[in-house]
Amino acid sequence: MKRKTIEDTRKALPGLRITDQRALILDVIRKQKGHMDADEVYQRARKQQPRISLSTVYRNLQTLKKMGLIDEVHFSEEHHHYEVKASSEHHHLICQRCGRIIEFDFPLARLIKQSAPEAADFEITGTETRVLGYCSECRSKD
Amino acid sequence: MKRKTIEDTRKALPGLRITDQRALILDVIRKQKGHMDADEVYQRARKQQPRISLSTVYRNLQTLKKMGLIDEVHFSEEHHHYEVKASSEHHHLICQRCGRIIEFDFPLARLIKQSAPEAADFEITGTETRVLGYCSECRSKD
DNA sequence: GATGTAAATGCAAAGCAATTGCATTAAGGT
DNA sequence: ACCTTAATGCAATTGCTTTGCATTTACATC
Repeated sequence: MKRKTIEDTRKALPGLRITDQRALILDVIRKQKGHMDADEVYQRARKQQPRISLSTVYRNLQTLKKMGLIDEVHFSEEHHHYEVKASSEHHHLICQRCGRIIEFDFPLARLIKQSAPEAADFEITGTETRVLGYCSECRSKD
Repeated sequence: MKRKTIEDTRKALPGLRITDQRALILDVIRKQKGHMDADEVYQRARKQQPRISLSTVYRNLQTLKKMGLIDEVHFSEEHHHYEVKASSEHHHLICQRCGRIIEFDFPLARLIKQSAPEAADFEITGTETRVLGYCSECRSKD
């Protein structure tokens, strides 16, 4: 692990120890474009640290989530996925045929506050949208 | 079970047998305003049919979902909730303090198609939105 | 109304993602 | 270099959900 990276990571995780495992898990998620579930993170991390354990992955995913470095998203009912913290409010189109995930920006919180009277007095802290359907590639295949 | 109810239920479930358990489970979900998880359905059903089993509840929730009579919604990560099939596109505000669920109508699919270029060629079949935050009651308590 | 058969049920066991207890290791302040 | 305690690895456990199988039962047919 390069020194500079360590210092950056330390700043992002004040009060927490920067273990090799923790740094690696964060690195894996950041390097991976897209979204990974816990087991995918585990499998990738193992390639560099064969002795890392799945529970360490789970614990660190929770920790990184709490520290605001990653987001937990829910594409499938079966298990969670994780992605690097979003800079803008974005959501996901999920193709039910090929599983492809397409991200798109959408100011949902603002629009809801504007147009839904029920939300007028509600303080929105976060939104998550799953939009299911079929992507253009899969549609053209039929 | 009243005859009229049975006939109605039969129409809604073509090809499936109308067992006491199935009719009761559907009844429980329809009577309950709001949303229930599998165990809540089970507990309520038991009051009328003490010998009903949890697996029958699970199996029927799946069946009723497939038949389009109920929707599965995902308020919490831990388990699913179920509600009677929605007539309009609505979503849920979830208070993170008191757990209250507030429904609101919002034409998300239409707005996404209009404003998100990534969704232009995507055929949307369903949407589900979780909006987390604090309801007005809880906010005024602080 | 009696009969046959495939669907549905009840029960216990199994699956599976995720969590936890505990002994051991190691980060990082002193 | 030392010490405290956070973090890890491993195995066991939890909690929701599903499944295998023997039994029951809905309902089409006689």
